[in-house]
Amino acid sequence: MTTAHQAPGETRPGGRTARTRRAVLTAVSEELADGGFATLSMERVAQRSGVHLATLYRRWRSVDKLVCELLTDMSSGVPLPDTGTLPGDLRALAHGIGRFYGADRTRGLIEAVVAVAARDPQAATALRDFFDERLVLAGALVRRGIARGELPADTDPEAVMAALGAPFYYRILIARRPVEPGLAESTATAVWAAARAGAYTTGTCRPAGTPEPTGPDDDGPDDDGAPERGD
Amino acid sequence: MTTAHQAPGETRPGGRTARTRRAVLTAVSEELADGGFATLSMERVAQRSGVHLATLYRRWRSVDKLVCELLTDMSSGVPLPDTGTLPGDLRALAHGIGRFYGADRTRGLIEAVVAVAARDPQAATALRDFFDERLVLAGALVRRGIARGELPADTDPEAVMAALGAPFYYRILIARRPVEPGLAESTATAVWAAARAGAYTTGTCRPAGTPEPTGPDDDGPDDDGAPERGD
DNA sequence: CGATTAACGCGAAGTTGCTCGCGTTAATCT
DNA sequence: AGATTAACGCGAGCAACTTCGCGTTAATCG
Repeated sequence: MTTAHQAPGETRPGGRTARTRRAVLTAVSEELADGGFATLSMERVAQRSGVHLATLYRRWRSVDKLVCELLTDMSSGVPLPDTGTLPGDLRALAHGIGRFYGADRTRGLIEAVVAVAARDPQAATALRDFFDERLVLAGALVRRGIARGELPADTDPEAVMAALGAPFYYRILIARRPVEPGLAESTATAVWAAARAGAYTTGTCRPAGTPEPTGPDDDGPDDDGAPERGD
Repeated sequence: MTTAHQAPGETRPGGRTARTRRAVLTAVSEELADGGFATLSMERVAQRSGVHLATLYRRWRSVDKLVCELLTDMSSGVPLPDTGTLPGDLRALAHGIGRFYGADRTRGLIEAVVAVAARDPQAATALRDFFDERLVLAGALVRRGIARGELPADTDPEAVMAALGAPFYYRILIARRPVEPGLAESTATAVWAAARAGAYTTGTCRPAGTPEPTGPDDDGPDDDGAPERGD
């Protein structure tokens, strides 16, 4: 024996294994597009994919893991634009996000991923890491804009990109209404105006590309004793 | 016979029934604060509350319904401020939201509610209606600001409030990091700047409460002809 | 090309979660 | 206060989900 037992699909990844994997992930995606996470079950995935139920349980232990793998499989759905100006990039990216999340299967995937993350801690960290990475990647747009002098030097690129994405997730998960082009337009305008106004500056200038510190970040301007309503 | 059978708790709502209800909802809230939605189950709620499992299934048919009722039960967690100026109101409200969602139990509730809405269509509409209502209520701040001439007259109040809430849900559900005061400050600043810039004027973004045309509008400007699905 | 064994299909067994029927407690009405 | 019956506690029973053992197919290597 070489090593301890591995999960199915690791030692013999080609041919039939790859084919079943693709069939299953496609089935999950279609299932999400059809009835959403509500009707997603191992049973239905087995039927739609033609893969036997026991095989599903063997390779992926639950629907949660299935959704997780689909997430990483659909990683780069939104291309990063480069129009030459930051407001142009923000607008293009916002519309890209809008179009991507306008699709039923993407919408269903987002719902499913968040639902799954709420139950499975392992899925939760996977989700967090996934979006962290995309945030850093997309932050390049903002870093270019800063380099061009379009924004203050101490602007937090990841904060800007988070602000650009947030309204779409709000629309999908909370407001639960269709994602329309108007939302993309509004969001791009809003984020650009807010960034220019310095809403996303940190105060401490961090080198571009540096992952944010993991420590107890008491960042931001400390508004000690801020005179809000004391509930 | 009077009418058809009603759900338990309807015909005799006082005394023991009310006490059971409170014990159960408290148990659910505590359970969410402790281990989150991941470890929430009928079994555990029964144990913690001291209410029998069969009773839980009789009055609430599932954990999903339990979470739904807890949501409406916690409705008024964030007070609406009135500082005299719109930026002051936005800042106060943002910090109120930040403090409310900073608590573990609230955070767990949000996670749970979204997860539940992904599975149960009935819960989904309940969730949508709930947040719609809060959005309209909170929109009063913006309407006052418009009346004071602080914002353009065609500003969409609900869109502004959605923009104020979105970053918190993003932080909780997607970024999965703690909600800090800095986020509230940043969000308030951003929304105020964006609103002044006219990002939320009607025509750019549709109000949440209005009946929307079902036809998909024309897709926004394709300033980047990149393929949708890059893989 | 033939041997080896990982991955799969299949049905049955095992486990978990949910429901049902009945007796008991206490809310509501007279 | 006493009668009525809704709501609850309890354990058994049912159903859906998950796993197991074994025979078959086909990926990988000599």
